[in-house]
Amino acid sequence: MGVALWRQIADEIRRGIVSGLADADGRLPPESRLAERFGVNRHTVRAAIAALAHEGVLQTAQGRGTYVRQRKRFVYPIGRRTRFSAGLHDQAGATSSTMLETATETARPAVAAALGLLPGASVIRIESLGTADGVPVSRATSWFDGARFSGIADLFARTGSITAALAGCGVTDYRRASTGIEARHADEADTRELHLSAGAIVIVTQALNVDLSERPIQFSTTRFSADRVELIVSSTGLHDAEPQG
Amino acid sequence: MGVALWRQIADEIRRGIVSGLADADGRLPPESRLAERFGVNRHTVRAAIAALAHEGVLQTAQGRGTYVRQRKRFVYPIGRRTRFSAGLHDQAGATSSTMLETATETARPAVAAALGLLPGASVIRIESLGTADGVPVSRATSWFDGARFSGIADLFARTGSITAALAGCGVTDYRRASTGIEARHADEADTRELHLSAGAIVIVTQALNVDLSERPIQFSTTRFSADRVELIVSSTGLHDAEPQG
DNA sequence: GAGGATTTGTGCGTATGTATG
DNA sequence: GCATACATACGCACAAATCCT
Repeated sequence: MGVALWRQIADEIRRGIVSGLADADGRLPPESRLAERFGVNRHTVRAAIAALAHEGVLQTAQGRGTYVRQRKRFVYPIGRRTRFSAGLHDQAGATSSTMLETATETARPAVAAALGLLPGASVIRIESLGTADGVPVSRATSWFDGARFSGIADLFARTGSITAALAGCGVTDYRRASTGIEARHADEADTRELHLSAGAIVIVTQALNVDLSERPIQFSTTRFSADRVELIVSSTGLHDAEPQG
Repeated sequence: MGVALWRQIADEIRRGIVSGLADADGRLPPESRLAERFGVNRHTVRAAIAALAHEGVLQTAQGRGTYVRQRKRFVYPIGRRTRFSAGLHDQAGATSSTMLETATETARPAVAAALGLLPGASVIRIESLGTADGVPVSRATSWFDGARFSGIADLFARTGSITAALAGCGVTDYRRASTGIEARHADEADTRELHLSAGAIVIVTQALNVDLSERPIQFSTTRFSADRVELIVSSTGLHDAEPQG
């Protein structure tokens, strides 16, 4: 048959998972044992395991073993009033949003354009980590107009809420104007901050929030672990938009 | 040094790409030559290339070589009036939607629930492929109420348009009620139908369309090539939804 | 189109490094 | 310290797809 041996082994392992190949903790037999069992070289088993880890079915840990990954995804709603904690509130016992880092810098062209600022304007960048039930689910980089929101980093650090921080700056309400969505493999930083394993996928959103007078106030890029989060767009109550094309 | 050799090689290749390692067509030197050049085994080069292919930087083709992947993504709008061809119309010279397969079957519970049918109801399943400028960008599986839309497969096959096919069944207009979005690695079928290479990512949407009286008419799962497509949600004109949590 | 050369894909054997318990 | 188990690396050989003559 024309199909590679390691793919066949991967299928066998995949099927084995649902029929007791792993122990009670979800741990697979060691590679060496699997190699014996299937009558192939350990490298071949490793190729199969790498592919399954790749798919998110398995997870390997040096020195500890290979485990079946258990999945349960949070559903993150995207709409006019997208807010991190509120969105996950009914799915998680506890959510948190922590500031990792902040800096004042000159806006990159894309950031300046999104925020409606002049090229080279000063912006505040905030890096934050979102968790639900203690599990990191998203990592965001947000930019704010430095002139208008000078104290926002402190406020966010104290409150753990963008909404509260904006309120402290006089923004009583805001809405999500647009959300771009793409997916890619996690890079080294994603892997570290979100505790992902090799081959993991992140869903990357680029969001623009505007205040009640439609002025841009926040531009952000958020990386969600695709294993832990699913996005949902509810169009309930959407007006007709202009024809798309 | 604590960092694996293949990672170092990957970085060297990555840097090399922007400084003329690849030829005019974006083709890299063969693995054997890279191995010599870096003074490592070909397996080590392969591990590096696999990682970069994984990230979407490179693309390998058996017998042809390894190429730097060029990317230009279509932006697929998701909103109240999401339609395949209209969404890509201003970005592509030509778009098409082709029926690959259709069948009448009893609804799975999830499908029946989404369409508001009784468990075990008869539904029509249509598999289709969406292309833009000749490139496959999405593969969809759609379900329709078999009793209400008995002739829809023929209509879609003839017109290449879900909107036209629905119109032929008396649905003058419809809107997108909700869209779930997740991302995963392409499986074997995705790889084949969308011409993806190993390690590719697909963005998977689960969409529900309803008619003007809010009755569900179409439930579909669409796999987009994450390399070729980016989704965008424009909240322009969104009403307030109920508080999210 | 036939056939050889090129290039990536698969598989095995072996050895050693590194993290865990 | 010691055993276990995954991670990395080399060398060899052949298969499969593509390209070129």
